[in-house]
Amino acid sequence: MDTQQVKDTVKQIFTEYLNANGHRKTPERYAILDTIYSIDGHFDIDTLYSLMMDQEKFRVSRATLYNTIILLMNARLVIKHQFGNTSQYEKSYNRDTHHHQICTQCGKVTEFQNESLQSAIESTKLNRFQLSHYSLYIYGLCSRCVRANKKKKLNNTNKKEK
Amino acid sequence: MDTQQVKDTVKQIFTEYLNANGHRKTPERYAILDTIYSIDGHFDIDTLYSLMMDQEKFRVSRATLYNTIILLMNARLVIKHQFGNTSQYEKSYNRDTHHHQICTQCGKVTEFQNESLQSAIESTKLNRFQLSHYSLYIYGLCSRCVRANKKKKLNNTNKKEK
DNA sequence: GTCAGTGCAAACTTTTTGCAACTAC
DNA sequence: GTAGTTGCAAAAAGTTTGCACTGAC
Repeated sequence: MDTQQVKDTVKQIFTEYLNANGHRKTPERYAILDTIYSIDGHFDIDTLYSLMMDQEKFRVSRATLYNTIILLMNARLVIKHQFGNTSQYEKSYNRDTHHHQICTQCGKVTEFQNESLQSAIESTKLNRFQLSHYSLYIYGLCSRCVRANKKKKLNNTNKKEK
Repeated sequence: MDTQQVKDTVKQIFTEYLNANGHRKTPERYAILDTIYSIDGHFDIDTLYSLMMDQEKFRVSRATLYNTIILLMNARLVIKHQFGNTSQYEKSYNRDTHHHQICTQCGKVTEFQNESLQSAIESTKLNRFQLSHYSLYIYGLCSRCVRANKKKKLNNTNKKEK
């Protein structure tokens, strides 16, 4: 499915959601949805705000972004993550299930896929709980930071020896 | 292992960590560690602060709580979660691995254990990444909210019919 | 004695809220 | 026309920071 097709589909899903819940179909809401579905990977409100300001896109306020993103989460078109200090969001329609590796040192977030892990999670029997979605965050050190630390350690040892 | 034994052990681990990293062994730090290891489940900074104020425990400032909790995370004695708006923490030494169910409606967080899920995650081959710990958050509706929604829906239908 | 650590208050950041103006229905 | 939405600015909430003082080493 190409980007335009996805955009059309999510627009339709959103319209249905808005109708079903008695919300208005404002141009702001569609502009926000469109912008979000143009972004690959994670974004925070500030990034989204800048993106919409910069481009000749619709101009919206931060308050509207916060309001709309709640609707989009309810419509299951966006999911929210909370790495670091800011809330991060990502589109969720037509995206492959993926997990997140987060470097505890530099904060870098990498996505990865793993089908057996995915099916293990999805087949878990939950006790009186209606699953909607899930997030797996794996914390540790990315290869870059591991290397940096080794180098640092080496330098410290050398200093002591002097 | 009983609580006092755990407290003694983590105190020792923390002491080693502080020594190894050239940090001072202040009474505030030990009082914070002790309080945290008296708490079952999650807590946020504010709760921890109140706990330490109320009890005849050591009185510390919020700034010190934030500072110390970073040290405790580095010493692998505390882990951080970010459900909702506030950062949540929990002790991590001598705690069984568990996962989190989060109700998207009422925000209630429940822990559950599942060994096959745990081993599936732990046996995952990671690409150039040194695993330290992980968090699995499962979002959905708790039984209470499912029931509440059904009731609400029923009421709405009745209203429309009138 | 020195400097890391602490408490306090101010600053900063992110998110929420109140309200007047606007507009989808 | 009217009530849901928007934008703006103010407020709130959580966390970080600057600085003088304290106390661990």
